[in-house]
Amino acid sequence: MNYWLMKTEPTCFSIDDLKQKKVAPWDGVRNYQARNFMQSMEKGDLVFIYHSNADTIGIAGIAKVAREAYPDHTSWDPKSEHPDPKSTPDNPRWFMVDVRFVKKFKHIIPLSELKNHKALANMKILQKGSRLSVTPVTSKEYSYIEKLANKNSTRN
DNA sequence: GCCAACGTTGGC
DNA sequence: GCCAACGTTGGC
Repeated sequence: MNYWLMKTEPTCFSIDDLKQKKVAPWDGVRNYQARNFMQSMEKGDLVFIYHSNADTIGIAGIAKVAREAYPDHTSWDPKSEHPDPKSTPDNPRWFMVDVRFVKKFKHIIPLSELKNHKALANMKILQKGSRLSVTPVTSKEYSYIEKLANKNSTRN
């Protein structure tokens, strides 16, 4: 079992969209490192959903891998958001996974709070200039963040 | 809107 | 294979 974090712009696709759809393909990734991480995902892996470029930036909830990597067919669809003429059905360059909604946090854990925790200091998402949209998370980081989320949900 | 950081492209 | 130019990301 591995743990991951995937970024999304909520105006494009949010945790609420995932909640409504239950299962969704994580398409449109056009970065080799991110693609490679998706290809090493296994069914059942847990994934933090992170909202970037949003009113409240931070971790919004949890999903899990419902289907392991398969070719991202939007890459050879010229009408898609991110077409790539070098990707074809015979020789796909880009891949995606399906993710299933697990939970939405009562409150998004803001980036500003994540930065306050020494235990999370090594997370890719907290490194200056980090733009990678799919990153691995350690099991320690995962459980630490889960606890943060629970703590946030019980106060009010 | 700004801009630093990053990845990709393409000329050489 | 180098590297400048360019486009994009994403926090602020």
